[in-house]
Amino acid sequence: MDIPDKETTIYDIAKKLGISAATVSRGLRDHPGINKNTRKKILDAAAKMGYRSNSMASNLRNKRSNIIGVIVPRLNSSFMSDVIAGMEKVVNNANYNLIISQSLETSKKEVSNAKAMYHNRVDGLLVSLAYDTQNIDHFMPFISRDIPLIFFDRVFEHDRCPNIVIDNLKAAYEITSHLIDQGCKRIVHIAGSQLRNIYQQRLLGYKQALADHHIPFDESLVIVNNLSAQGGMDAANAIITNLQGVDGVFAANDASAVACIQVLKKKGISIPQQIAVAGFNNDPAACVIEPNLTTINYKGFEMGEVAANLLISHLINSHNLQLTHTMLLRHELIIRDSSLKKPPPVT
Amino acid sequence: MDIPDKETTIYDIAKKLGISAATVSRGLRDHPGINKNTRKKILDAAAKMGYRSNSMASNLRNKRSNIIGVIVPRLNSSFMSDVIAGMEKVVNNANYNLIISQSLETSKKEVSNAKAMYHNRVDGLLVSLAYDTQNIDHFMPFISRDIPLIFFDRVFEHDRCPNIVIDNLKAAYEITSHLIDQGCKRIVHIAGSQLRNIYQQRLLGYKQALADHHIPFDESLVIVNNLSAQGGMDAANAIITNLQGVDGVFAANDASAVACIQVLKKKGISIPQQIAVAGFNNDPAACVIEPNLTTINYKGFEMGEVAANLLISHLINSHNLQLTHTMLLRHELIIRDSSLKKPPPVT
DNA sequence: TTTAATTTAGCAATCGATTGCATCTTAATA
DNA sequence: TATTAAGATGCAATCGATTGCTAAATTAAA
Repeated sequence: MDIPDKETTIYDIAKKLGISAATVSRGLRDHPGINKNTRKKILDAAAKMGYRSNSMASNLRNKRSNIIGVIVPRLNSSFMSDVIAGMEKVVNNANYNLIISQSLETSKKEVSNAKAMYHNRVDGLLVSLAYDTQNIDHFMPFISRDIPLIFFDRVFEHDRCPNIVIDNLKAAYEITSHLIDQGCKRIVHIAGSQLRNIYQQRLLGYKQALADHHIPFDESLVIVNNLSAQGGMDAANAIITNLQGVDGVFAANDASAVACIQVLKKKGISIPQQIAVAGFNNDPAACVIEPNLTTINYKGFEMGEVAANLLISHLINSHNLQLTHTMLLRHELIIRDSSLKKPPPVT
Repeated sequence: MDIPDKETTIYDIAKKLGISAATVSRGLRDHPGINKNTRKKILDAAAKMGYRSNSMASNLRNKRSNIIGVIVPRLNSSFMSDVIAGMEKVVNNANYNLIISQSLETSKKEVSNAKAMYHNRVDGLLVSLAYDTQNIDHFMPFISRDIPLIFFDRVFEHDRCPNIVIDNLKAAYEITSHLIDQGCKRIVHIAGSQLRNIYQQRLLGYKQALADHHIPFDESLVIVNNLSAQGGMDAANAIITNLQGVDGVFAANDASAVACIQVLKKKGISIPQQIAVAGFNNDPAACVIEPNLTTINYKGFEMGEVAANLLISHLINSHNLQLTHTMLLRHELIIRDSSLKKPPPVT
């Protein structure tokens, strides 16, 4: 393949072969009404001349950008990078491109990201909401223009926007029940913003598990913060200074759980004997902290694939936007030493 | 702002105002030869009619995609997500978009990513190479077409491609010297692929520090692997079973250092008393492992900003491609307990 | 008041790929 | 052989924004 100074166009190919540009265009895209031999000649010439199709021209004509926008809080987790990898795989196969931006957990940046995506004419949008986003007004332009919008993980209920999530309530229920099984009676829940479904659901799952095990719910045991490392440390200090008899902690993410353990240990509290701790997400750090952290694991790659597939199929069929509402993906409870007060049952 | 069913074009605005599309086009872009009042009318009408410019059309006409491609090994580190955030900031201000793809550390995927970027006509490319990439043939189309290509962190020497790096040799020299200062005499180096500059340089820095401190270089103390957690574990086992008298480890990244520490501890070796350990990169896990890991920190956000700025300025000036060759960014040695055999000096 | 200079705006071509419709072959059928 | 059907290709308009050049209008200078 040569790489000439000027870009080769279908007109150049047409001229070289003595045929029309229309035929070249059709030949390159395997259009039915083109003779097999002609097509081969076109393909050969294209290869020889170093032709690459001009996506700007074809996008203009087709009124599609072939770009899918992604807005996520942050990329710096193995979960999110798996999500992106899954999306990338699906999207590339369908000949789309991914434009990714980070809201860095702020609604303000999310709004400006959405605006940029809109003006860049993405064909569809995949979103996981920032920590403090209150409403989705900034996505209304997409909705009114029927640009498919799909939420994943941190979702928002809206008739026109499918949601891809795990069953956070059930997962939280399972992990809380596990703590109770281990003998915990006073379990602190380090919760995240109740604006976000995932943290709402995790709190609900926690409450429900308590209720089902006849443990009264104690409002003072729920500590809401931003789930950062600092948040985990603050929670640990609160547990030590303000609360009595705490024997378990269920944090809504691993970062805060890990930081919490670190502080508790430093204060001489033994984990899990005095306080059992569980997190959520299975961050890499969960296997580094001592004792290793009990947590919930779920597959980012799959979530990315599912979200992207759904979006692509909406783009191709350009209908059934409200058919799919919520897709639940699988999760698993991973029990590690941080929560094992009893010896594990022999199997 | 209304959002009409059909997209508004400059022709619609022109018709409504009784002027020509050319004037509208110029008015929207603050072209000099347009009357202030006319311009205001145009802007108002555009806002009222919910106009958004058609990037496909304007890109076609301008022969620029306004897209910058980024290829990185993986997104799942806070370092890389900071890099991306830095790039995003710069690039958005200049009205470009970022298309990001992960090579997942394989040359094969990197090649296909590069091909996709090329066919999607990115205006420029920012690359950090995969673990096993041998050459940059797959980037030749960019180079021959004068599409600016900048390497960062994991770079490749090429006349036409600026490099953004830290001084890996110096950093490795510093951290190795620190271990020697602490009394280490037999230091293992867990090294990465010698195809990658960063791991080459880190090995060189290690050697140089040894030489300058009159410690003979022992080939058998260099363990080359893929620097994964598994690699760190393997290295730890090798240290225990095959090597005698090792009293220090300098791993070329934190993941392997952390895993190495875990295994060494499990085998009853005390860190840092028996073996001092240092890593590289300041991953979050460095502050979770016990003892906390001595490591090298450098700023991803800045690196992203610098790389993107350089690229944008190349795009705007469309020259001086080979003027800038290498840009060195700052790094810092962070000393933590994993390497402190002596008590820290009083300051 | 006339001429020159300066603003301001429009015309029409261009970027490259796509596609409905028309045209021209060639093959099949009566 | 005449007629129809099927197959293959071309014509020309279209997508929307941009821009060199020209023309008209306004202002300044003579």
